[in-house]
Amino acid sequence: MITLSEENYLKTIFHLESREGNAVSTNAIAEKIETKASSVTDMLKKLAEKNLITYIKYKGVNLTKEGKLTAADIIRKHRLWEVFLVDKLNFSWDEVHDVAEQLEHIKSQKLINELDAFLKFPSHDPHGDPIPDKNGQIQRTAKIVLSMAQIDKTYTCVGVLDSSSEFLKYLDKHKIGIGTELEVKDKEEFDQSMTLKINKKEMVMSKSITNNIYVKAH
Amino acid sequence: MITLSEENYLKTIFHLESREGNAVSTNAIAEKIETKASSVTDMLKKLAEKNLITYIKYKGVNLTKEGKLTAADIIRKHRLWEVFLVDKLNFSWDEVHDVAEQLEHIKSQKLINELDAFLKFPSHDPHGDPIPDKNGQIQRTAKIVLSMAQIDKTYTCVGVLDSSSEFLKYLDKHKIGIGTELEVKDKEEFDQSMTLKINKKEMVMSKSITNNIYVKAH
DNA sequence: AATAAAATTTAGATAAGACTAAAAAAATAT
DNA sequence: ATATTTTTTTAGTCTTATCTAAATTTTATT
Repeated sequence: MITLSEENYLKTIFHLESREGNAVSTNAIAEKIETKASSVTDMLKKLAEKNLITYIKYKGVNLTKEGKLTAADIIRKHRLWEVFLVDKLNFSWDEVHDVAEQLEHIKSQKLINELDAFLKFPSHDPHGDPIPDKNGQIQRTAKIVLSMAQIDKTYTCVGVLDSSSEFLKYLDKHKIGIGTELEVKDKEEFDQSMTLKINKKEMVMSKSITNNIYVKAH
Repeated sequence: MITLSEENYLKTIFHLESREGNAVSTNAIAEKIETKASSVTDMLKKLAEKNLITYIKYKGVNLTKEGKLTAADIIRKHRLWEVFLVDKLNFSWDEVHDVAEQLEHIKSQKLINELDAFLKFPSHDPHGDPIPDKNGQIQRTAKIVLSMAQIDKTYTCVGVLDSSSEFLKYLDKHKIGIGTELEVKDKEEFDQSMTLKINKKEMVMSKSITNNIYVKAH
C-alpha cells in the first residue's frame, strides 16, 4: 500500500521531471514539498525500495515505469476533481487547488471512473492542464508561453503555468480565462513587457505575467 | 487541528453514545474501531485534553457539546457523500461505505455546503439514516425495528441498522429498499421468525434479519 | 467479604515521517 | 589543483498512533 506522503512525493517528482527532463534533485523536491532535504532523502530510499523511483546517491532520481503510472493516476484524480468542483459545485478556478489536493488521495477505482463519466470525460482541467487517461497517457498540446509570442499575431489562452490564487485572481480581474483571445500589439525590448488587445481593450503585461500564460497560435 | 484518527474516534463514540444512552466504555470503542483497548485509552486522554469528550478513568466517556458538533459534522459529510455516490455516480447502497469513510475527512466548508445544495439538500442517506444539518441537529424519525412489528399491520421500510455489504446484498436480492412496503402475516413464537408479504410475494425472515430493518407504521 | 474474572490503564516498544546537526560528496571558484 | 561553497546524506531525536505485557481497578462469584 502506498501512503499519502509517498503519493505527494511521486506527484512532485513527476512534475519536476517533466519540466526539467533529466534527474530530479533532492533540493528541488524539498523546496516543492516544503520540507527539509534530509526528510526527502529518507523518503527517496523508501520509494526506491518499492521500485517507484531509480535513485542514485548524490545523483538525483527518476520515476520508474510503475512510478510514472502511479503519479499520472494521482494527477488524473486531482484534475478530474478540479473539473467537478468548478463545473458542478460553483468553485472558481483559484479556489480548487487545496481541496483537489485532498481529494486526489481517495482510493477507489470505481469512484474515479464514474466521476470521469459523470463529467463527460473532460480532456483538460479548469487551468487548461491535460487530464491523463486511465493508462497514464497525457495528451500534450502544442502550446507556447505568451512571452514568446510574436507581434501582430493572435493567440488563444490554453492554460497557465502559475496556478496560485493571486495570479488567477489577476486573470479573473482582467477577464482572461481558458479560450480568451489575445492579440499581440507590441513588445518592449527593454523589460519584455507586452501590449495586448484582450476583449477589445488594450492592456500592458509585464514579463512576470506573460511568462505564466500558455497560448496556442491561430 | 483535528486529525483523521481523532475524527474516527469521535464518530464512533457518537454512534455508541446514541445507541447506549449512557457513558461509552473503552472496550466498546476498541471493538468498533478494531484496535486495542490500550490504544483507545491513549486517544481518550488526547480527546479529553482537547475538550471533545469528558473522560473519567475506568468510568467511560461522553462527548462534550463541542465533541458532539464535530462528530455530527463528520457524519453529515459521510452521509452526503453517500447520497452523491448513489445518486450521481451509480454506486449501489452496499458499495458506498468504504469510499464515504474516506471522503468524510475532506476538509472544506465550501465543499460540503455546495455538495449539499448540488444534491438538493437531501434529508436521508441511501440507507435511510438522517443527515445532520449544518448545526449538527439530527431529525429523528419515529421508526421501530421490524422484529417488533405487529401481525396484520403494514409498514414501510425506512432504514437499516446493519449497513454491511452482505446484508444489503440480501435486501437487494429480495428487492427490499427504502420505501418498500412490508405486511406482517405471521410471527413464530419459537424463533421469532416472521412471514411477510413483500412485493406481492410471501417470504420468511429470521430474527437476525428483522432485527436489522427499520420500519414505520402506516 | 474474599476471591476470581473482566475491564481498563500504565509502562515501555515500534514504525512512519518529520526534524537538527554534523559528515561526506559534488560543484564552483580561485 | 586546491580551497571554498553548495548539495546531499547520515546519525540521532521527536511526535503520532499503534502495539504487548504487566499492573491496577471494577465487577461478578462464591
